[in-house]
Amino acid sequence: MKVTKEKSAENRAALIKTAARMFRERGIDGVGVAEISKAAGLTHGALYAQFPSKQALVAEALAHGLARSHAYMTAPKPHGAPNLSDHLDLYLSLDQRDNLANGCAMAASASEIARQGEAVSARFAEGFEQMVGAVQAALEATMLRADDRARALTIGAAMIGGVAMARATAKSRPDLSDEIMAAVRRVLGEVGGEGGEPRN
Amino acid sequence: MKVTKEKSAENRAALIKTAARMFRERGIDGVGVAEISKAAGLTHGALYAQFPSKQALVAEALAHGLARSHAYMTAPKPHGAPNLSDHLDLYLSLDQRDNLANGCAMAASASEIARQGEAVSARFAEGFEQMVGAVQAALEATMLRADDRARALTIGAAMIGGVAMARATAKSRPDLSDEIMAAVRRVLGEVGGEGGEPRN
DNA sequence: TGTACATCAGTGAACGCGCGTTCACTGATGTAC
DNA sequence: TGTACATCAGTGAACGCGCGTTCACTGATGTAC
Repeated sequence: MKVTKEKSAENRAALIKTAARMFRERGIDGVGVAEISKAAGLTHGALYAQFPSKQALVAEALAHGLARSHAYMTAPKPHGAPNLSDHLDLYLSLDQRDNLANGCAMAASASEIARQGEAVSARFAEGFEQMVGAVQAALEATMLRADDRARALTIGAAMIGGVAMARATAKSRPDLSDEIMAAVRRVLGEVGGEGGEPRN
Repeated sequence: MKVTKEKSAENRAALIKTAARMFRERGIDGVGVAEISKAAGLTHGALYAQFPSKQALVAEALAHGLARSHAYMTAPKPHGAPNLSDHLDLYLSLDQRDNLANGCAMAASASEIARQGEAVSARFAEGFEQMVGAVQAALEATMLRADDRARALTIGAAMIGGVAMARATAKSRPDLSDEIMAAVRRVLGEVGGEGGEPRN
């Protein structure tokens, strides 16, 4: 049965949102189109009316998840725009590590993205650029350097790598997992100039 | 037909080696037991004579791949034990990024490991500790600090994260991918004290 | 505003295929005598 | 050293199941008059 344009748009949004959460939680290869559709209250046929393939849904779900994370990370703080400490505290938190379903899609799917198509890679690249841009903006508020961009790229990669390592070791070595989170949090703060004079 | 103990051990080794390569290349969920067995010159029944489950093979394959990488990374250099520059040059190389099949299993499977069982997590944790130990040894050869361990953990996470980010962006943004590799290589060198006086 | 009808989002059966795992069987190995 | 036989690594058919994708069909929506 046909459905109003509005309802159809709602269904599409539900598919994207549900897929994004499930992909983060169980991996891209770990969830099928039937299960996603059912969780969104539809059949898999409806999914194919909205998207030409699973791969297309993966790309949209990734973009959705990264936009969501970016908004969360760059939300203004009581003291104004978030500084590096704010970013590190939010990203390298136990909540982020232990909550796959609501966390950062880049950390959740980092190694799987390399095996997806170009469209998925492009969405990932946009998300990473946004994150690096936010880190660089925070760095520039504190200190001005010629290599802020390189420093921001490295801090971004280390944030994502740190969460991925902490997650990978959590099941067998919770002590090591905690240590990774704390070490990366502190050392990246130092790399970003934290511990010196705060910006004024 | 039964087979000599020696031949059986060879077959087991072939299964592990083949699985390790295929998992790195196409992901753990991306390769099935039938295909691994066939590539190793056996049937899937033989695989189940050697391992109780795919999960058990995943754990052994990961351990094999990480031992192989560790040997490669810590091989003595003309000037003696590898220093931080040697590690960074080897790990953050275009060869590592572009050659999934022969590269580091931690970078290849980082995000998938979090969804595997405890045995796989334990093998991963051992591999990461070895890598961090090698980095820490290199750091201590140059400078002695109270937080060398935290610094080594962060450098390790950033090396793996850097390669993962470079791979994820390579298909759509080769320029960004190259930039990530170069930036992480250089900034981690600085974090490890490179550019100051070389060790004597 | 009321009626006729084309559109198309969503349904559900079906496609071929590969998944991980089990199991009855085979036959060379390796041991016991 | 030679013979009898238990062991068990490896074979290949079969298990139930879920995968991504296609397609004939339904029926309310939304448009044309």
